Amino acid sequence: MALKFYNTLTKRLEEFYTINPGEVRMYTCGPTVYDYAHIGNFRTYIFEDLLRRYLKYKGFRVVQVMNITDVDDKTIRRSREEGVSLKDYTSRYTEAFFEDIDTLRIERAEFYPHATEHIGDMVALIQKLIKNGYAYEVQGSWYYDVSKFKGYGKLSGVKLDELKPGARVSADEYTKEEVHDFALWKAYTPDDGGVFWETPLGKGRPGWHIECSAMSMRYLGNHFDIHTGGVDNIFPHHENEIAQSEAATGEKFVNFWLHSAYLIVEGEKMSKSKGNFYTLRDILKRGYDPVVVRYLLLSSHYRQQLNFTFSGLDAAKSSLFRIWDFIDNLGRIELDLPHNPEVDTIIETASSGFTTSLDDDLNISGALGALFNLVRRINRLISSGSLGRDDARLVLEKLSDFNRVLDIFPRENAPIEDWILEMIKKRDKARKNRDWETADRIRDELQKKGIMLQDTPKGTVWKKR
RNA sequence: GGCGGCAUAGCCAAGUGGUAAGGCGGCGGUCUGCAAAACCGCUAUUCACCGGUUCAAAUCCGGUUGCCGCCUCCA
Repeated sequence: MALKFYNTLTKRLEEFYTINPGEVRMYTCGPTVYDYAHIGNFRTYIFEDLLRRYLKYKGFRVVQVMNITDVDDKTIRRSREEGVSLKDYTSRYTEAFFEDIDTLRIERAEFYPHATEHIGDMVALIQKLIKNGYAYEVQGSWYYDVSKFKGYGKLSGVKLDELKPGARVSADEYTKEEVHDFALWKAYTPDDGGVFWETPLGKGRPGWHIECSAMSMRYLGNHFDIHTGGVDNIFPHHENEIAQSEAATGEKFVNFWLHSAYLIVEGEKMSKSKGNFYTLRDILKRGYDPVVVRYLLLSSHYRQQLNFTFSGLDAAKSSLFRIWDFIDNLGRIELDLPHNPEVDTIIETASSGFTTSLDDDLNISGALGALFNLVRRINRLISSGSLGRDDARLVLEKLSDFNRVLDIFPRENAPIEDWILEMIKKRDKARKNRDWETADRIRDELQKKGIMLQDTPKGTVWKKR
């Protein structure tokens, strides 16, 4: 079955194709490093991680670019408030961003260009737009003349004559000629402090949209395969990127536009004023394993609004334990049995269910369903004693294969703790003496500390729950 | 006002014409010294509501209701 994606540009499910055979070039809108990223941001990054990993799973070579926006109104304002340089300020949150994506097992992109390191590319792009007649200057700032670009609105469906000024912006704040025109280059103002570049366009700093056009084309060429982001980026950001890029090059910019839906928290839009605003760090402080957060964000379809709740996190944790326990149990099998052909059937069914689902616009629910069906069917064989050691290894290999896409195991390695082993030894002695009272007391004590004991034929094992 | 999305069990969530995947939770049972894990059985005659098309609809069409998002820098 062919790989298909829902393309925001055509508003249809489309069979995926690449410009260069076997290679996918993709641009994923990255963070503005003015604060810690929140779980809504990570919902999008996890979707992009799934996309990237699945493309690789399908055998494509992937070149992914994710921008780091390290100059904008917010970064400038906050760094000035703190009295530190823009660079010092943004590098703190850039580092935090990379720590967080590592924590969530988000695979690294090939390139993470910083906006401030590509001012020259942006200036050159703006000059091209000036030359092609798409830009005009007002009081040292340069604006894009939206009326000049015929295709404006093709991504978002926005029609220019229907755009009305939003309540959030008072029109007199702007010197541009039309309310829907947008800044390519912003003239220096005293509010910018020490943040400015002296360029042929004048003294100032870039607008927001231009960086993504400049950096994506710099690393991926004028025309590339996939561009992604959150739905909120469709308009105006991505619409403007298309306008800038295509007006400058005369070529089609991107073939596939993929957008992830919003994340809400406990049924409401996440916002600081509602007190339901969470960074990754806030969640981890509550004692959740990062991979549980990964699983929750991963386990529902990217175009489906995701309701993030703490009871959902608990459910995600239980689901993961089903998989982790399954893996542990497979590793303990020592039966020496001939190959059971039913194992092949189970593996093949799961395998094709996994790829058929993901081929269908990354239908992760179907893929996980295939995985859990395998878990249940193999557990059945384990229960009936008809799964041997070699077959168990085959199953583990298939799980590792799936895990190239999912990356949900192994669990963080819990260090072996001597005091726990001591307690287990004491309990074993009690059990041998059939002193169940002591044995159970020890088990309860450990349980209170989050240590779960399991008595298996091979002895007692423990795990953190 | 314009544009777009969504409504499936207690919760999460697939399924877009052929008779409701999967996970969590719950209940009963098997195993176990007791547990845990696992297994077995049960947990939506029904897919927001009302009409229509069809041999057949959660799936298509029309309408109603409810929720949500975007509309100038928020993933």
